[in-house]
Order: sequence, then C-alpha cells, then structure tokens
Amino acid sequence: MIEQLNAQQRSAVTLSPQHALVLAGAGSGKTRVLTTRMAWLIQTGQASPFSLLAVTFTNKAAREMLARLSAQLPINTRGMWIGTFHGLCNRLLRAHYRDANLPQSFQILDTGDQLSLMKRVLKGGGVDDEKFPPKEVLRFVNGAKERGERPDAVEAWDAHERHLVELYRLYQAQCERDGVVDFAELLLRAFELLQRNGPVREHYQRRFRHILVDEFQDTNALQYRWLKLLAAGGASIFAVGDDDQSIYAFRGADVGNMAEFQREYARDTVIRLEQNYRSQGHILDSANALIAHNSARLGKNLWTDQGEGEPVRVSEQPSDLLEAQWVVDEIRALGDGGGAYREIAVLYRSNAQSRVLEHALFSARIPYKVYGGLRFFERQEVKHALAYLRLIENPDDDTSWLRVVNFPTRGIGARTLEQLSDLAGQRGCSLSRAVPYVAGKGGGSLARFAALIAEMRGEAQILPLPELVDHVLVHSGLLAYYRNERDGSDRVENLRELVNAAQVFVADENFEGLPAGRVLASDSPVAAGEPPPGVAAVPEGAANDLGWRGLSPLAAFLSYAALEAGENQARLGQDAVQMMTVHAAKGLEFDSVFITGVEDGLFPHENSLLEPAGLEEERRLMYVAITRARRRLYLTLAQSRMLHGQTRYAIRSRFLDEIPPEHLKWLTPREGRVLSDVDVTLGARPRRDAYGRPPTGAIAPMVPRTSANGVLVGDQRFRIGQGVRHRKFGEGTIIALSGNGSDAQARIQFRSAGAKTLALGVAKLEIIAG
DNA sequence: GTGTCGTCCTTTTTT
DNA sequence: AGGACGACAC
Repeated sequence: MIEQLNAQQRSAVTLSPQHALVLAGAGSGKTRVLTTRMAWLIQTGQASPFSLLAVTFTNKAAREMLARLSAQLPINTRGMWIGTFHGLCNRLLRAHYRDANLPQSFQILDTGDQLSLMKRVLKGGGVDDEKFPPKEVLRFVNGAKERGERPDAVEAWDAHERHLVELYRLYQAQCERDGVVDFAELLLRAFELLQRNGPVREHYQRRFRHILVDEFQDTNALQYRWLKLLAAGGASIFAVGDDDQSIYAFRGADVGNMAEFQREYARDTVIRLEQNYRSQGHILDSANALIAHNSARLGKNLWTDQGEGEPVRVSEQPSDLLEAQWVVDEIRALGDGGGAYREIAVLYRSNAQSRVLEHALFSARIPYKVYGGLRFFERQEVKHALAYLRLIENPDDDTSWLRVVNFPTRGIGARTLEQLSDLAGQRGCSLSRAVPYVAGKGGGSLARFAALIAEMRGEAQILPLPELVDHVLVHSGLLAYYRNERDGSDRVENLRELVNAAQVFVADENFEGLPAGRVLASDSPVAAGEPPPGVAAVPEGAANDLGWRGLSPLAAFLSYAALEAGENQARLGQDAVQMMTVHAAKGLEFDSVFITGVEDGLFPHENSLLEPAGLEEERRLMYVAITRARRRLYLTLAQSRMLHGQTRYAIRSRFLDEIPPEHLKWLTPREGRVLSDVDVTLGARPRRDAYGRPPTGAIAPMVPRTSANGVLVGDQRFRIGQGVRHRKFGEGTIIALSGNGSDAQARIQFRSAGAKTLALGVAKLEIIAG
C-alpha cells in the first residue's frame, strides 16, 4: 500500500496522528495520499473507520475517495463520514433536526429555488427591486451566512446596508416558515448546532479523531470555523491543498485559511508534495515560472522525471474565428496522428468563447462535448416533478407550491393566488394551509389541487419510491403535458430518467421495496447508527446509514437531488473533444490541452485587473490551466474578437511574457503583435478567411484596418501598445481598442491608477510613445 | 393562459 | 450578438 509512494507521500501518509498541512502540487498524487492516509490509519489499528471524517467540496471528489478507499481496504465504507461539507452538514442536521430547530423533513433550496423565494419575499415586502435586485440581496445574504453572521451580527454602515440586513431577516423568516434551508444555511445551522449544543458537540468531538480535508485552499471562513470546532476535542486535522490552485475567491474561498492553519495548527508539520506525475518538463517549467510571479505563496516547486517533452506551442491569429479554425485544424492533425479526441481539451476563460469554437468544431464534423450548463436535477421538467414530490413531504414549501399549483395549467390564475397569498400572510401560515379560506371559484380549483397532493401523499404510504415518482408524473399531468408539447420528447425522456434515478437510488441506499413516504422504525438495519447525543459509546461495525436515519426514502431522495445536481455532461463513452472553462477543468488532465483566448483583458480578465489580488487569482487560474496538460500544450490568442456585439482588439496576455521563451515555440510571428494586412494574407496559415471559408481569389483584409493602423480620432491615431498620458490617471499603455470614430474606446492600463476604459473622443490623451 | 415584443446583461461556479 | 426574462396585449 505505501511501498509505491515517494518519500514525501509516504511521510504524509504515515505521519503519527497530529495536525498536518500537506501542500500538494498539481498532479502530485493528492487524492492518493488522502485515501492512503485513511487506509493506513485504519489498517494499522490507529483509527476505526468511524472515527474518521473526510470532507471534500464536490460529490465527485467524495465518490472518488470512497471508491479508492474501498479498493485499498476490504471494509464497508457505507456509513463512514466521507462527503462534501454540505452533505455532511445535512447528515448532522437530519440526525439532530430537533436540536437544530428544523422540521424533520426540511427541504434544501438550490440556487434557483433560493432566487424565487427571495423574489417572493421582496415582492411581499413591497421592495423596490431596482434598488435591491434579488440577485444582489442574495449575494449579501449568502455572504453573511458564509461569514457565520445572522442578521443581528451583520454590521451595517449605511441606510442601504441596514435595509439589506432587514431583507436578510425577512428572507430567513420565510425560509423558517417554509421549512427550507439554502446551501449556506446547511453549513451555518450545523455550525451553530455544534457550537450551542454541548452534548451534541462533545459527542462528535469524541467520535471524530481524524479529520481529513481535501482542497483546503477552497474553504471559506465558516467551513474553517466548522473544522476547528469539530477538532477542538483533540482530533487531528490533516489538511491537503494547494494555495497555487485557489481559484474560487469570488465565491468566498479564502486562501488565507492555509497560512492561518499552518500558523495555528501545523507550524512544524508542513509536507510538500512536489513531484509531478502528470506533465512533461516544458509544461511544468512554464507553470512554475508563471506562478513564481505571485506574492505570498506558501512556496513549492514542482519537478518531474519524465523529461523535457515538447515545448509549449503558441499561435496568434488575427481574429477569434481564425483562432478557432486554427485550433480545429490542429485538433484534426492530432486526430489524424492517432490521438483520441477525448484526450484533447479546449479550455477558455469565459463561456462566451465557446460558441465560436463549437461552431468551428461542428463545421469540421469533429465530435465535441461541452461541459457546464444545466444539470439533470436542474432541468425545468425535473424540477417540476420534484416540486410535487416535495409537497408530498412538506406541504408548507411555498416555493414548490407556487411552482406547480398551476402547472400543468388547471385554471388557477394570478388573482386567486394573490388572494391566497394575502390570506396566508394574514394568518401567518403557508399557502397550502390557507387554501380552505379562499372563497369562490378559485377556492374550488385550489381545493382540487390540494386534494391532488393529498392523494399523492396517500400513495406515498403504499408505493415504493420509483412507483410513486411514476404515479406523480402521470397524475400531476406533467407527462401528458410534455407529450403534447412539440419538442417535448427530450423532457419526457428526462422525466422517465427521473423514475430511473429513483430506482437506482432506492437500490443503492437499501430502500428497495419500502413505501416511499414511510420512515423506518429506528431499530431496522437501515435506520441504525447514531446513538442519541450524549451517549458515550459510538457503535462501530454495525450498519451505519446515519445519512438517512429517520428519513423516508422520498425525503432521502429529495435531499440527494438537491445536494447532487447530477452530472453536467451528457452521454459519456463517445470519443469527443472536451470543451470547458478553465475553472471546470480543475482536477482533470488530458494528453493535449488548448488554452484559448490568451489575451490581456480576457485572460487575465479585465475585471480582475483592478486589484492585485484579482490578477494573482487569474495567474493561479492560468497555472491550473497549464498543469492540466500531460504531453502537449497550446496557447492560442486572437488579435480581435467579437464581444458584446462589438469587435475588440487586444494584445497578448501578460502571462505569456511571464513564461521563459525557451519553453515556448511560436508558430506565428513572435514580434509585431498586430499583423499587417500583408501578414494576414500571407500569414502562417492563410487557409480560411474571417468566416472560416477557404480563401478565394481576392482576399479581403480579415481584420479591419483599425487593427493594423490603429483608431483615428480627430488628428490622433491610437494603437495597441502605445504609451499615453492622462491628466488625472498619469501614464499608461493602451491594452485594447474598440469601436471607431466618435465612439472609439480604449482600455488603458495605467501605471498607478489601474486599468480604465476611456472614450477616446472625450478623454484628452497625450501620446507619449509607440 | 399564451404568445410576442422589448429590455437587460454578459467572469469564473459548487453545494 | 444573442439569450433570458418580464411586461403587455390578445
């Protein structure tokens, strides 16, 4: 088990129980170390499987950990506390729902549910959604929760913030009434449960002796506090992460947690995994050189014994269309050379870039697969079906109620719902409980809907889950609705897939044959597990499905659907080029990788240039992108691209200049960032025109003249790369130009004032160089 | 209740 | 440019 590890890996795996920080570079065997550490602790008798807690960020990572662990040890991993932060907190809250002051069958809101609930709250409170856009209020609420702050604890400095706090309060009250929790609430509630409830806290502190954390650099403030609290009883924290791969600051992740953890816990126990088993020399050295430009790193230098390999290829094309065409031609060549398409990844900084690339691949009939986008449980039709199922479980879930009360249509209009909503408001009850008080015709339709849900609830006591799902699809009218809908066949297919998913779930979780809505007696095998809090002994070895303890198959399935939104890719197996954002590529690897749009303003993204921390995160993002490649890496850029319906001109990314030239092989002219028209027509690969067609006799300039000759405003001619002086902002360099004539704009990187976009017709600029 | 038109936005995203 | 969503009209 540990013989095959290198020295650093082995020292991490076999460390005596104590706090430790493992700095695991890209491709250094991070997951392997984590799972082998668990297996080693168990096998050497230092820990029982039930005294371990391993936490990850994604379900995929958790599944992989489980799979590898059970491959290494002949133990039943079922019931072990291995999961995502959210999944484990869900477990905790399910097991102690009373102490956490939650209804037993609380539902979990996904982002979409959360938004519609917020909209409802804002509407109900008569809030001006110009001043308080629902999305922004949600950002505020989620931000506060991720810092562990309830409305009372939030510091509000001005009237606007005080108002936001008030909306936070209102939103939270609505969640409580509905018996629902959002994702951030899962964590905060679980944290508060442990913090406030001594017996529960002590129970888990005693139970978990070893806490293992994956991707530690992605933890936010609350997650870190949660870990510290759980470990406060003497458990050891084994934290694995890579500060150079921290790319989620924008959603609350705090790399600072790593340095803080080192200071507070692992001052003397930092282990670096620096041997990279993935990429060849030039690729790895490029990544190292790039990331060295970041400050405040914990520090580490990856090396490989796999040899130099090939240099990183760079291609600069006049337009995004030609960039895409170039990528396609190269992919075709790789394919002809015997490479599998699935071993080729095309990466981009932003999703908007994918269209041009997709189009080019599609025209060339190269199979490709785009990652990202809607996932299974987020599809409209699936969410509708789930809403019915949630109402069976929890009639007070107003979000679900509103979602399907009139879908498929059953003559319940806005008028009736307004009436219902008013009544519910007056009585302080949920919509469904207000139904009996609605008079007139609307009352009748509402009563019929209520009866439909009641009937489904009855079936849930008899039918096993898959049959119940099927029953709901039929009796809600959803199936019929989508059958009649033209273009509805995909949706019908997805609904059938939902029945199938229920089937699989029930089998996997040993719920087979049980009525969907019934909670098992606590002594049955499936329900066995946690002792009541405060009881010293932790049962070991027994079946231990405490994840779903006390839950009906239906409630468990709904939790699962909320926490695991499903794959966000379609059919696997087909040999296709893999397309995704750089973020989505984290954790993956490919033989050949194309990083596209390597331009200033796009990568690094212009929004990140304002603060240094933003630029450093972009650099880490590029580091992640580069380290995805095993054998061959391409960096491609375009001098012009369509963005927001306007052609934009850009220069090559500063990151390109941070990679030593000896690792790069320019396939297009290195100097002269803007190709002249002559270069364009006689360029390295003049195989296509700007629209992807093979060139015909007369070749039109592919790039508007402005690219080569700059933008003319009055008597001044501006070019990319030019040095300019502004009265207020000082000296800077033009990094991008757009538009023409009177509405021409320039993006200028000022030396001290940061990057600004200025209208050339308005701003008085002095040309100082270039 | 459904369809059409206009308006808005557009970095990255998991749970 | 292009997609999504909301308001308005039939």
